[in-house]
Amino acid sequence: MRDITNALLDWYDTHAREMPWRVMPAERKAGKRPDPYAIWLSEVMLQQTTVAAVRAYHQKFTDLWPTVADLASAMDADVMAAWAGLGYYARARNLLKCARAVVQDHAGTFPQTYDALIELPGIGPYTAAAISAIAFDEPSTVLDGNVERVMARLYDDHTPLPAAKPVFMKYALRHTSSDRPGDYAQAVMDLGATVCTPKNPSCDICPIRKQCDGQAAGTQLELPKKTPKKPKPTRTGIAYIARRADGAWLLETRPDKGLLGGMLGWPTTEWNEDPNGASPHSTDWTELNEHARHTFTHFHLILRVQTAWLPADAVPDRGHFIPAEEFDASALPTVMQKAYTIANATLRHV
DNA sequence: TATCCGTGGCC
DNA sequence: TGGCCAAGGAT
Repeated sequence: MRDITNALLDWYDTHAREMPWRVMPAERKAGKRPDPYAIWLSEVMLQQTTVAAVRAYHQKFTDLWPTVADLASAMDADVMAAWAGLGYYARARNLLKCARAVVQDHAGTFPQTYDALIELPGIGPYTAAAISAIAFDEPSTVLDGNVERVMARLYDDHTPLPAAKPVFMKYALRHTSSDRPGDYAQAVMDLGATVCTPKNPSCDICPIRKQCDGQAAGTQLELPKKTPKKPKPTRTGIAYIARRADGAWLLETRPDKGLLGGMLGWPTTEWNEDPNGASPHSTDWTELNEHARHTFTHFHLILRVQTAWLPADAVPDRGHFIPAEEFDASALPTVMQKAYTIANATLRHV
């Protein structure tokens, strides 16, 4: 038991990945503490998202809003625009709710314990454990996809996920460090991300190879077992991309709940087997030959694109005009950017 | 417990 | 090329 913990900590001392928000083990031993705001921001961004994708967004957010108080006082639309492209947009809405709760209910200081952190919006079991361990060195046990994979292999446990989560948590608890909880949490996750990878794991250089039952049994490539996923259906919709005579673009802020909630986008029909729903303005729409194809978590989308020029006095049924000089396609979610790229070929000339 | 919720890289 | 996968949370 204990030797696994120390083996991982020793490995982490020399193999920790550099991340802008991370306090490296040598700095931590010298007494440097992480900024809880930076750690919280990183952990929310890292939910189901790779480190490579998060780096630029974390930099942008800390540049725009250096403290949790700055973020709490930001405009909702500005935060959603800054998050555009990172996905899972409920995270951005909860990020704002959380920042405002920290300012209003915790005097602008993040609470330190798992029990207090998990009460905040957008912070679940994993993130509460990660923040309390990494930012405050509380002896919390993190259980993310990396740790699940490491434990499944370490104990050669073929119980399928997600039912196996409580079992893997029991394994993970055995090895949690009480001396260096933050470094240990990051060590297990770094191991899973760089050595005990889903495909082609580097067992030959693994610091806990000798203790690994899966490696001994040769089953590491099959683990962790997962319950099969449902196939993705294909849905179709129509995006309406219109410009007013003065060049302004017709856009619509989507409702907070549901897909792409709270994000700016083109007015569309509903997305079903066949598109149904009205256009945002009664006019002569032109259907383009090219479609925007996009795959979400649980369905494929074929988005047809229709364009139109509207008169200067047009009053649309839905959405609002954004002047050409204020329009920024990077504030749109990816599927809307794809539709824009297709439509812009014919609409770019005012 | 199951479903919903993005995106980009990888093989 | 299409499915898999990534430091999950809310409902």
